[in-house]
Amino acid sequence: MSTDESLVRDSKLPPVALIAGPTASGKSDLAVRLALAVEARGSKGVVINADSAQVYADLAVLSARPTTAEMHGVPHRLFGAWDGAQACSAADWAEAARREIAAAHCAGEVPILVGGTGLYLRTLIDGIAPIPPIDPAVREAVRALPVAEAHAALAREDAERAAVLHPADTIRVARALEVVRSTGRPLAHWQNERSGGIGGSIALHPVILLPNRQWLYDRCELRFAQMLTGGAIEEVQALLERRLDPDLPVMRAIGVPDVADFLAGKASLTTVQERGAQATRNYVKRQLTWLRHQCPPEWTRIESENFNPISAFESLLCKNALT
RNA sequence: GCCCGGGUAGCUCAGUUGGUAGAGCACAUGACUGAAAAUCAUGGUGUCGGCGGUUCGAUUCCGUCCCCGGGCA
Repeated sequence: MSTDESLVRDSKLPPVALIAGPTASGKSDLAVRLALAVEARGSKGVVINADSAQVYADLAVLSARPTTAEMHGVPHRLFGAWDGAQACSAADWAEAARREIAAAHCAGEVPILVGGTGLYLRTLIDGIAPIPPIDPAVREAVRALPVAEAHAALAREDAERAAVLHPADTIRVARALEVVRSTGRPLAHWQNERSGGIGGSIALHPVILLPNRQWLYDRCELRFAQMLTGGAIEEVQALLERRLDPDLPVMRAIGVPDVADFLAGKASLTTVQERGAQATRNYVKRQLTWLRHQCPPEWTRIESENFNPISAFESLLCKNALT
């Protein structure tokens, strides 16, 4: 028996499985196989989405959300749960995930988190600074500023944060500025504290998928081509008809701006394919960097492309069999 | 065959009034506290088409050859 396993057994904490991996790593399929394995042992598994794009109802094809057939009868939660008009933040998702996990545990089911959004997972497990909602007027004003101006303003209003951030980092500069202006306190004040993390109250069984880079890149290429012939164009067409704010996360998802260019006659299908596949590859690289360095070193890392999901979750299935 | 334009980084191209070169993208590496499929940082890319000539020195000037466009026959 491994140390890991005895810890889990002694803790008596409810189990949560986690499959983290980059785009195109085959993690959704693995989640379903794990759920079926849990089922075969007399319990039940529930797959919970931890991907920032699969969360949106408007993006089924372009976010590679699992189809009903691919779900194999296993319940899936937080897939397409947000309307595209509504931006889902890391804290929003974490709150919903906490509810889903609690509900699963109440029903005696094993929650299986799957996703590639590192910040979402970190927020769920470690919590996040308890920053109050930002005044929409402040947010709008701050986001309208050119970065250089925003950074200059930040240097006056929160010099500590301004010194740390790169002047060209639009997102973070805007975030820091809206926080001081809306709450009256600098970001560091809030970041001294983290709240909402459930890491201490669950028995986490994490597995990180880190397949070969070239193998992933090839799959990105193929996957985007299949999206284009598999309904992505129609999906973006419908999305455009909603006339949403182009700054919303749905509108910036990989492929959306490119397909929109095609629909507007500004790009050929070949160009769209090249740009979409390229954007996916760039994204995969960022995910790999996050997963490798930001996840706790004790999390299981799997670098092979073909592996047995049952063996990767031996400790979980073993514990599960005991309950 | 003749005329014109071009051959510089993996790609698209700048540039050097002669002192062996650079930007974007790609690629690699990394950061990441409420937009994260976001945002940002760092890094090397190289027979400057070949061969001769002039020169202390040629990717740059001259000659010649090859290749790619376009035009004329």
